[in-house]
Amino acid sequence: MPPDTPRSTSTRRPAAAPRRQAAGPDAATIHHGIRRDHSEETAQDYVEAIAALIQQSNEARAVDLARKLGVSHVTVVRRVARLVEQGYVTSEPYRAIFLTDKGRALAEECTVRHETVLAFLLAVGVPAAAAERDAEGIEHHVSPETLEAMNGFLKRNS
Amino acid sequence: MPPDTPRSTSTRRPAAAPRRQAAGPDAATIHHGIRRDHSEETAQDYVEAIAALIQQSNEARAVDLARKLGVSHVTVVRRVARLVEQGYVTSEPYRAIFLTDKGRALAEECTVRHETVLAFLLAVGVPAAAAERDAEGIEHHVSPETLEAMNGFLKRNS
DNA sequence: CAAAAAATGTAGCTTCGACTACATTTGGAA
DNA sequence: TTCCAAATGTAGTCGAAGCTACATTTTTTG
Ligand SMILES: [Mn+2]
Ligand SMILES: [Mn+2]
Ligand SMILES: [Mn+2]
Ligand SMILES: [Mn+2]
Repeated sequence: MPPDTPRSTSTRRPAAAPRRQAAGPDAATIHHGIRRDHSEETAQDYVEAIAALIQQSNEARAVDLARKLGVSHVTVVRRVARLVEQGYVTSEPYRAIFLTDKGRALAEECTVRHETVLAFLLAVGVPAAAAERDAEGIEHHVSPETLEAMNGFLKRNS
Repeated sequence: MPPDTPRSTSTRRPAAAPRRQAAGPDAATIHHGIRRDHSEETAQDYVEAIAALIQQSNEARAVDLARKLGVSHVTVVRRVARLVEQGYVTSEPYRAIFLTDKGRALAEECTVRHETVLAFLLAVGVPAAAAERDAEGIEHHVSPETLEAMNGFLKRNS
């Protein structure tokens, strides 16, 4: 039995309007890329945080990571196990967490990018508190091309 | 029995280095904010896509959303059900999806912000394809302050 | 050194977004 | 008007990320 609600005037595929020219990849491909960014985001924030803690204190404890990232220690422990699998960190039971060469390299790359994004936001006039907040999310969506443009801007306005 | 691996030289809380001045919220608060951004991201991309489809075709079908967002139609159907609960869209079985006033308002806001971010990236010299990709992710991490700064930059360099 | 506190580990739960496979409905074409 | 392809719905699975509660180990402290 058909639903008693009035159906829309145009019922089916209503003569798609002519597509405006799309230069880059299509929308679906772009959204796939965003989801990839997000799947890599956690690992990046973890190694960045671990590197910072090691710099500060010579070691990164799970509890420090939990505090810094604002999650429970369980979440940290489980994520760190995956980072071990992925070869970014080493970890022994009841001991601190350390970076592998691969982890150090990723941390270095992410830290540089993070600082570039932050400096760029400040340079275009974003207030410090907002810049620090936004940089933490934006950094994971900055392509090499955009990073290049940000560096260019910083160089021009130095 | 203690593990036979040598323990780290400094065993516990090793005299935390003096904190450099932190103006804004602490790291944990920032990361909470990012996770909030991400929890709102899907709804924003959906209403934006729905609005675009309605503009083009007078209605948004689940299959069109699936194509545009690069996910299966099941993912769309389930997310749309949650958007209905949240009051952003209306949807009858086997019919198209429409925006509520609330949904239209959110879509409008997101579209404007999206276009500002895109225009800004282009204005600072990011190649078009990269700008389009990056804007899709960055848009969700742009605070009102940063949006304001972007608009200021665009106004100054027009 | 023994007890208390802190850190870590483990078990089990929830939500969300993604998927495949299959069932049902709809709308247009034969 | 019947039939078929397309669209939608439904059931069930999975992995990631979050949580609480409780067990175990380590480190600090009395
Ligand atoms: Mn980050
Ligand atoms: Mn993001
Ligand atoms: Mn987006
Ligand atoms: Mn968008």
